[in-house]
Amino acid sequence: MSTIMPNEPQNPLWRSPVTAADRLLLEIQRTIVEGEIESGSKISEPELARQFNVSRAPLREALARLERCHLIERTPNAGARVVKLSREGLCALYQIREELEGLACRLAAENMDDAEIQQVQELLNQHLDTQRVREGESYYQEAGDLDFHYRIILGSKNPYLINMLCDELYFLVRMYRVQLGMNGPRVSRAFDEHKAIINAIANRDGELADLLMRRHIAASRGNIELKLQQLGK
Amino acid sequence: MSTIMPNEPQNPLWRSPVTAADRLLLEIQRTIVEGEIESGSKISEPELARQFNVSRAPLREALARLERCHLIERTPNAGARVVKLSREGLCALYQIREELEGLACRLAAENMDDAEIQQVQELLNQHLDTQRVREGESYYQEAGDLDFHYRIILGSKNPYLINMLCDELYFLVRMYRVQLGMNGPRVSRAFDEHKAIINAIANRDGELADLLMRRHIAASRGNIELKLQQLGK
DNA sequence: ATCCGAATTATTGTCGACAATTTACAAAAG
DNA sequence: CTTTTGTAAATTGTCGACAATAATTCGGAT
Repeated sequence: MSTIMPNEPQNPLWRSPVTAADRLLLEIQRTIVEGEIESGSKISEPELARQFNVSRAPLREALARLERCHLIERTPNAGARVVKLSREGLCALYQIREELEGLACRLAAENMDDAEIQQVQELLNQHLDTQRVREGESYYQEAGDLDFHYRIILGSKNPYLINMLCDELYFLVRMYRVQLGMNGPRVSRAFDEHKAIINAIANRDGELADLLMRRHIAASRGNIELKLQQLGK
Repeated sequence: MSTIMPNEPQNPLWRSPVTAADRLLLEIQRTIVEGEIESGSKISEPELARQFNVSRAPLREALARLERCHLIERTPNAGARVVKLSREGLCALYQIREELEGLACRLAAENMDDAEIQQVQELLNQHLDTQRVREGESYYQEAGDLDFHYRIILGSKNPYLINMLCDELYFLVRMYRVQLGMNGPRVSRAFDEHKAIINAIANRDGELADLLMRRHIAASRGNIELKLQQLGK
């Protein structure tokens, strides 16, 4: 099955949850991304601490990391609020994504070895099978898409790039996608675009992979932008 | 005089130090960047807490933010170590810088209004004067260069981009520059490159500004890379 | 003498309580 | 009735102590 998250313990946000703060982070991340806490709502430290049966110390550690991945916004002596999704925010976020994932493609074309590339290609074939089985089911597509992007990013072998994209930006990306979804025709097109990107990387054509990835992300942004507009901004 | 740091309280890392954790962050940041704590050395929480006359709570908050800007590396149940400067780290860092500051230039060419652009041009003239006065003095160049880059980044008006560059990456950039310096001929060239970049932005030629900024950063990297090699890797 | 293991020590993670600041509310003045 | 101001409640920031985990040291066996 798809891995969704890379296994390497190289980044402090995705290490196996050994400490209470780690577990809290994962839990609250999921809660916010899935929209179980309303966007823009205030976060009460005492309440959350009671809710999760922990002290405020590990909770504050978790909140610090949540701020790091842009899921909450804190103001001194005033507390934290869940981030609000907006058109401007989406565009600003995807501008960065285009740039950084484009770079990731160029680097991946240089630095991924043949075995890694082949693994991604096999992964895509698996995804295509599961997609055939469950037509239009958005969750698997969601997971599969993220999985693909993660592999390319990791393939860049640039630790800062990996950290910025996987640890800091992608939770917000997931939040947009989970709450605003990805609908019908876009799903199957995304697969073809993935195929084209990894093929360009396999041909060591970083420039092409860069271009294709930028278009892929721009298309994805347009899709979400549409949904945002439909739901009344 | 040069501002060095943007005044807006928009980012949580540079807000006016109202809390003990804020003061700690600024102090320890300076200490690490200036090299007063040796690269790679372990950070003892009890010792630092005693040294700054604070409890470990605000100190840990500060450490969390130090990790965020890549100045320390923490491992669970093992503590934090000051980051080590290396050729690979420098290249990985500047790869990101090239990409993101290139993007910042394109966005700045779109989003900076004429008044802001003129301010930057006046700033450069001021820097040129002070440079004439104090030939080869690297500190002012350092501050002036950073000031210039900050203005362009803020001019992009993209909050995520501003946050990533100003809050997360630039302290490490400063660390490389402070500890490895910027020497003679490069200093005056940097001024000309700055001039060319802001002129391209004034002409609303984002593509050119992007290209020039990438070259500017690549040249700066080459300069530091050389110093690193001289000092025995 | 060297290597391995257990006990000791030190450090990190977590807890509950207190202090400082902000927010909410209510009463009084305009 | 609106605005202002002072008080009270709640929340955040900080502290010192305890628990859990990792590093160190010392002793013993090979």
